[in-house]
Amino acid sequence: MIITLPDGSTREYEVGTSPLQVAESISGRLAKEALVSRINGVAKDLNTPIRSDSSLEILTFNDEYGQHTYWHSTSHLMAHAIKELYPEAKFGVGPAIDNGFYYDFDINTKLSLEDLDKIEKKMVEITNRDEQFKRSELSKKEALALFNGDEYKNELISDFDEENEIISIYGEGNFTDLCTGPHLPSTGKIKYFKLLSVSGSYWRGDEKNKQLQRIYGVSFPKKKMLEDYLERLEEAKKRDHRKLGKELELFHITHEVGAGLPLWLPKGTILREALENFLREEQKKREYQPVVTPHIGNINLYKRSGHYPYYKDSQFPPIKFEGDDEEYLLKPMNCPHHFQIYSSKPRSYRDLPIRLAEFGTVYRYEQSGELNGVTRVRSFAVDDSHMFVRDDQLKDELCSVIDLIQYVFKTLGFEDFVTQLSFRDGDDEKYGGAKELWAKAQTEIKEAADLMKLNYKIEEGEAAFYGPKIDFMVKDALGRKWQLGTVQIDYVMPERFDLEYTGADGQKHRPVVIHRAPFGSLERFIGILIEHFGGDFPTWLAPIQVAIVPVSQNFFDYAEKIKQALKDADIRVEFDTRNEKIGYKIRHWETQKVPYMLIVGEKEVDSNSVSVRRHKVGDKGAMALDEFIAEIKNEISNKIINN
RNA sequence: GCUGACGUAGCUCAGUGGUAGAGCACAUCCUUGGUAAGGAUGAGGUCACGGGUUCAAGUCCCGUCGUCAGCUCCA
Repeated sequence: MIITLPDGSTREYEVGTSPLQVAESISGRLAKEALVSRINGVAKDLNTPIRSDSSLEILTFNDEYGQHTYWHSTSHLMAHAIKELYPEAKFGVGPAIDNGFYYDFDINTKLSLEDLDKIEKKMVEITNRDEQFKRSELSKKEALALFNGDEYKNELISDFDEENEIISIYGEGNFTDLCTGPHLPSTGKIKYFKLLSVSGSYWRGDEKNKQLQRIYGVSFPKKKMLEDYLERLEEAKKRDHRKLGKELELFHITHEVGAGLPLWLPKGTILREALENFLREEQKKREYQPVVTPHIGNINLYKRSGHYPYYKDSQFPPIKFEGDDEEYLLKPMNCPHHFQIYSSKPRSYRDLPIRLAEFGTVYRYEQSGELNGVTRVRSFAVDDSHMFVRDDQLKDELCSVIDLIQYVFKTLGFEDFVTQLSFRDGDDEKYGGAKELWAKAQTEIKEAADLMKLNYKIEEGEAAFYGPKIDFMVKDALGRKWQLGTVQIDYVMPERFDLEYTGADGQKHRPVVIHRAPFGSLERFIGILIEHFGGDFPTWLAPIQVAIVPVSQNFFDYAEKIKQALKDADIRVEFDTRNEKIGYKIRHWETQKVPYMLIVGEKEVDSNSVSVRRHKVGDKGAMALDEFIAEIKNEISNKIINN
């Protein structure tokens, strides 16, 4: 038979030759590194006999799928070790994920971090036995019999469609697991691994089900790769916004105020206002109208919108005064207030689009386990706008909103965000409004996304209850995905709030509402921004832009003059008058990640100059003060990112 | 909300039943210096909070609050 390799070359082998044997015939090294193969594009074990002319890929750890298989097999190895240590163990699922693998299981012992060492040691023992992963296929009936007594596997097997799916199991030594495969040839292939964390997870992701235990881990064929990976994890922790937020004095969270209720410190507020002003300027150019609305509102507004009944559990309870029949709600979103502004006078088709914008603080009672630094909180400001548009304006307006969000992200250096179109999922009752309007909205959103060349993924079932949306997602330092910007089309609220305008025909018409927020939540956006820059903010955002460091107290007068000049030029400056040596002060301002230090001593006084030191770069030499001011002003006004 | 871990000085952390510690930061003094830590002295604690066991609790047990990882949720 003829085997075609990825480079297009062909080789002839006897029928029944396995991918591993092919690899051996090509090179010893390839055979050693081979993990799994693709025969005619289908992933197969290395020992699968090939029966006819085929194309063949031999995959190593350099291939994504090779890594995937490596991690998947490691998860089986871990399950095997758990089964040997805890014979009562029953197993859920154990897939490979982006960076490693996990396995869910049910055992009588509550595992702690120390137990992971024990499991790791058992895994080493099993890899030393170098047992082969052996595949076999069986009928549904046989499979049910084999996993008799394991309700999780039984449930998985029962879901199999025997007509179209093959049920397979993999065994290594005395451990057998239900699995579609493929796997590595043997446990000995798995060299270096680390179990990272243990936690709970609901069976099949449903909180009504029993909670299993889950162990996450990662593995590599070379020791250096594991070490590098663990080092990257450590590096990532240094970027953690909760750590940097404290070190750089940006925000403070204390249970004395309340969980998830961040306090913005002076330096964090400078950063926050810089972002707000940036967006305000952009919105002014794009003809948005700023508005301001209260932090609470009559509960009827939210009953009418449908938010109150739908999200009752994640809202702070209503506020009620004795002797007053009215109930008020801390506003969980800004839309109803903005709708009232729209309705405050009759609107003509000539007025549309109307774009009302507000940095509106909203309050949501997020589940305690969900709170996370400043990225998931109970009080946050949305850079909200509600845009009231005619049908014929919708697509243009969507495009202009996407353009704004792209501009914001680009200015802040977010290059690798992903976009998700969230559509409805069938007939679920939770969705409000007519189905035809949904279909129309989804089409419009997709057309706008295509026009604006967004690289998107469509997620069915992720829509808001009132309409489909586009979400802009960015990953944090630890690889967790967060939604930042969002654009949502809404035909439902205009109905519920009876919004209208008078058309050219003199008749009443309904506007369409677009909800949009480029940052999403200011709190979350800043959290991600901190991690994105690792605290080394571009100068226009840096809370302190310049630190003046005199060489000794003899030069304080000159330093004071420099400080005044910078303040006059509207630059955020600190003058370090502490009684310390210069090296000490430089270290301090470096750790504070201040973009520029100006060192002034005898030389500078004599030549009427400043010595410039750039954060993370070092001494840039002396220059005239005016020259420095011109350069930094340019850097600030152009929002230059030079990290 | 669930499972597990954790909570000691402003920060990072040591302290496994017997008189609360270190480094950094802070204050005072000496020192007046040239690109990442000069020296001395000092102040700083309801060991998260509440209860219990014990002659004795930072330490053991229970509860509450909070933090962290993951799950679930996310207008």
